[in-house]
Amino acid sequence: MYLASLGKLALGSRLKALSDHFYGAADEVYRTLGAPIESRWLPVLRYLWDSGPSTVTDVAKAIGQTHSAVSQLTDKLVRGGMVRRRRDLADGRRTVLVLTDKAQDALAALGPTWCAVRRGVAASLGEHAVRLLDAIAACERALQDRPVAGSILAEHAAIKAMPLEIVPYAPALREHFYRLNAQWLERHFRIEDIDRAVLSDPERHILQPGGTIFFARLGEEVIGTCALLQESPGVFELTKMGVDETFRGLGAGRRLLDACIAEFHRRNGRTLFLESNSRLATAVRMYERAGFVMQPSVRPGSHYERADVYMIYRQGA
Amino acid sequence: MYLASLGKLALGSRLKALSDHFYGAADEVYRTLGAPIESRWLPVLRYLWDSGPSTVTDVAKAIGQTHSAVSQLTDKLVRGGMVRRRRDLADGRRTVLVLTDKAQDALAALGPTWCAVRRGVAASLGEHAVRLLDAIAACERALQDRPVAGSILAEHAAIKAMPLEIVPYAPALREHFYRLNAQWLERHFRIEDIDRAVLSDPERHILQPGGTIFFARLGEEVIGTCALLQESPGVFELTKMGVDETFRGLGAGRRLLDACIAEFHRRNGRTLFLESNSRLATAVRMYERAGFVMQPSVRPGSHYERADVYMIYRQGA
DNA sequence: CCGATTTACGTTAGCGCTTACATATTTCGA
DNA sequence: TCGAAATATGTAAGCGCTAACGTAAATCGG
Repeated sequence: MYLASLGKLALGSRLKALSDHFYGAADEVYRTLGAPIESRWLPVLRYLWDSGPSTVTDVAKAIGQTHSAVSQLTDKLVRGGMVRRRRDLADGRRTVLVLTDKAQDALAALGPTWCAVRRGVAASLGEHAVRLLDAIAACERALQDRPVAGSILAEHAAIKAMPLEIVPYAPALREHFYRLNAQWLERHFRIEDIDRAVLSDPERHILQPGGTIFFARLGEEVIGTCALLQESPGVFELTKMGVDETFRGLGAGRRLLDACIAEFHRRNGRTLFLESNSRLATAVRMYERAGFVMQPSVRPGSHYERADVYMIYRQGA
Repeated sequence: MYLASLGKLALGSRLKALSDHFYGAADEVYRTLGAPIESRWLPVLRYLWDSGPSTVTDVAKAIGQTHSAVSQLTDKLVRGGMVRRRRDLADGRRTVLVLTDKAQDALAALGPTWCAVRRGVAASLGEHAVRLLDAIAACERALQDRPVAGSILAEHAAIKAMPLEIVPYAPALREHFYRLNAQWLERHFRIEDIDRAVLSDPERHILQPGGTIFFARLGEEVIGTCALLQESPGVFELTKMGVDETFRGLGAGRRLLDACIAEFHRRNGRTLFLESNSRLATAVRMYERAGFVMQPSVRPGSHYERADVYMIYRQGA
């Protein structure tokens, strides 16, 4: 499912899809059992059933809908003979919704059906059902306390206010080199032995053979890294590029890449290549835009199992 | 929130509300940041951005929508200058959707915004965000394997096929007496000392003083219980009624109640009373329908802290 | 090779909901 | 006490989506 890969960006879409699924399933059940109600009626009918005759606004507040939605749904329920509208004698503005006898009977007869719904959902989803319900409830509470739009705008302002800097290696940054690379390695592949060695001791495996490491810093935060490894005199490998998942989209990767390429030129390098994997499509596209050219076959004698992409830098491409 | 009390019955409604909330928040963000897109466009635009030009059906499948929805959304995107329709030369039926340069630029500029969205959602919802996403993903998978409508209908058939029986106490049922009562006690109140004593040793505290305990059995499952306690000769208390939450709605409570009242009559009892709590509204309604009459004040010298309802049975009411 | 079926897509009608507006009634405050 | 503000509800227009239908193109099967 593509939407899953968008993560938090497509929360609305995925929740909607799930919602429609449950509505549809409930309607299918009601239909095949011959119950005279629809899934969308349930909140209103159950509320009137539990709380007795209530005004439109009371119902709307209880079930989290607008009064218009309740009013229009009431039209339908009245047409279906499930609800009666009654003027409130004490307050002429109000309309009191009352279940008809037909509705009372229908709801009373639905007991076993609702029991089956609860047990059927539990049978289908298992423990995931309660996890989903718990997560929904927690999010509902959290959204009341901290509206998400405000948080996003605050984050945006904070990101925009902080400068994105590219800085060279310093011993204090060693752990970040591991952290930032472990993130994508563990997510998409696994950490090979050669990775662990290089990531744990970059000074020995990258700096000492004449390489360079850059970091991207956003304010205080270290959000990305990239290394230029000297394989032999004049031949460099671009490797170990990683940008923190939550900070992608800021252009840190491109900035790191440019820094490495500039360093490669400063050293008067002859060849700059990289190995990657076709699964990392956005990264590969970025390499192409920066001047790397896809090679027809993998690099002979590659260090990595996961390498199925081999690219070489062509200046001015 | 009333919907929360409906639990699995109102899953669709709550998911819809959450979905609308996220859509709305995203649109608010895009609007205030001046981004030229809307929240509902994102899946289509991102898919074209990630996968390149694609046919309508490809997009629809990827984002889990009907081809009609994609087609209509495309109309809007074309009007907005974000997408071009192109005939597929190889297959004349297909329409290929292509991002315009304007869209490419707009999406490229949205990187920091999406970064802010991810971080803002995390800031608002904290760990609940990942829990929600995990739960959604798990439910999506589970629903593919076991469609929920089928499970519900199967449960319904199973429930309907099994007889609901009321049976008297037997030593083998002792633990059920504790379990069924602990369920509602822990949910709504807490288990008081007197509860623990009575529930752990019903033979001594209920049967020995001349009381009776009934159980409701659905097939093999013990789903409810109710006790008739003899307080003094001719004076009985209805107490410790509990029906398993997942089996409510089958009428087990009413059947148990009727059994206790019949037993009270068989013993030529003079007075039958009960104590309850107003929070258990459905139970109180059931007592009323069975002939219990609400008393104006709590019972003097009640054993229970939670008792704020005192009812006495009036024959033929 | 040609009719039947399948596939791809657009169009239309309709549903459920929202926003915006209109109207009637009540409440508030000087 | 009376006008302004607030409240309660209904109505209309519009949005996003679906289901159903129509049409054109490709594919299948004898």
